[in-house]
This record gives sequence, structure tokens and C-alpha cells, in this order.
Amino acid sequence: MNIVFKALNDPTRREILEMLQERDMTAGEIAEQFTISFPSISHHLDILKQAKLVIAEKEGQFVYYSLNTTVVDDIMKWFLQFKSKKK
Amino acid sequence: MNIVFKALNDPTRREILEMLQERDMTAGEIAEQFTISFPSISHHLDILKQAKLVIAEKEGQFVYYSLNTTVVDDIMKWFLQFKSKKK
DNA sequence: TATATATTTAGACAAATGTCTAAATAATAT
DNA sequence: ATATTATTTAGACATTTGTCTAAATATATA
Repeated sequence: MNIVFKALNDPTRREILEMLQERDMTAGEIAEQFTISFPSISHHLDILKQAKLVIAEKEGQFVYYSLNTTVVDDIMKWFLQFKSKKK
Repeated sequence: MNIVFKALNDPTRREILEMLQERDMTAGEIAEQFTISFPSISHHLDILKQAKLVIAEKEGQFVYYSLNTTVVDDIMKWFLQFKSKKK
């Protein structure tokens, strides 16, 4: 859980997640959308991967990234505890 | 939104939120539950307050902290975008 | 007024984070 | 085989973060 919140605590990484919600993309396609360097984006992707928020699949020389929504479900469950209490 | 994810990115602060989900507590009561110093807890409470995740109300010499669930709702909405897409 | 209690503020410091450039790895094309 | 393209790894560096102790502020009590 810690690692997931850590991964979400960066605007670039959250934007990557939003992009991947639209369609799967290669590392290069993702990096093109930002002004920061390719290695920095690669590092962000690694953090998202560690948190299992994204899945990476190699196809030839490209690496396709896609969203892993099951972890999003887990986070949602954590937040739901704050809704259950009757006021 | 940035400030909220930042506030959530710490296990102590998340634990404070879970404690406040049970009942309102004073800064001192909260601090007692942890091994870290009072000033550190005070700092954590300040970050939660900045994110509007908690509300602080002074009563005499005590400061009561309570959960602000409306911000939790906003976060949930952000996560919901990842559920809407049909696969 | 002086003292005790509750909490925050200030300043220091080590560890973690986000960024960069340069180099390495891997696959494809000439 | 060599060059090109896609991506990651390594190392450096400035900024941010979480923690601490000491001091300050605010309220209540003797």
C-alpha cells in the first residue's frame, strides 16, 4: 500500500496513468508527451511498475505499458473505510 | 489534488486518518499512539490540515482534530476515472 | 502572578526524491 | 558487421521530506 501511495504522489506519474487509461502506449510515446527527459520518464514508469499500477510488455524493440486496474480497486477499498461510518 | 496525495504518502498520516475515522481526538491523544515526538506529529497534522483531510478546532487548551470526508470524496472521484473505461 | 499543561514553531540534519547527462543494453535495418 | 532506434541503468546533484531537540505561544490552575 505504501508503495502505491508513493507512486501516486507525483503529478507526472498520475498524468501517465491518465494517459494509459485512454490507450496502451510505448515508453517512447509516453515520454514524448512530457518535457522531461526519457530516462526520467523511464524512472517514473519503473516506480509505477513496482507499485503494480502499470504492466510492461516487450514487443520487439518497444515496451508497451498498460494500466493495471486491480491495484486501483485495492486503493478504492482503502478509501471506502472513510465512507462507511454513520455520522 | 497534489497536496492531498502528498498528505496521503506517509504511513503515520494514514494511520492518523484511520484513528480519526473512529473518533475525534486531541493532538496529544493522537501523539500518544505513536513513538515519534509530539512536534513531529504536530507537523503531520499540519500537512493533513493543509490538504483539508482533517479539521482542527481549538477548545480551551486542547486542539481537537476530526476527519473531513469531503476531500476523501474528491479523491474517490479521481480514482473512479480508471474504472469507467469498458474493456 | 507564577506554574503547569497542551500544542506549535524554529532550526538542524540525514534520508529520500526527481531530475539530468552519459553510457549500456537490446532489437532492427542497411 | 555496422549503424540506427528504443529503452534502461548508473551516477551526480539540488530539493523535499520526516525526524529530532529546544524554544515559543496559549490556556488553565494554584
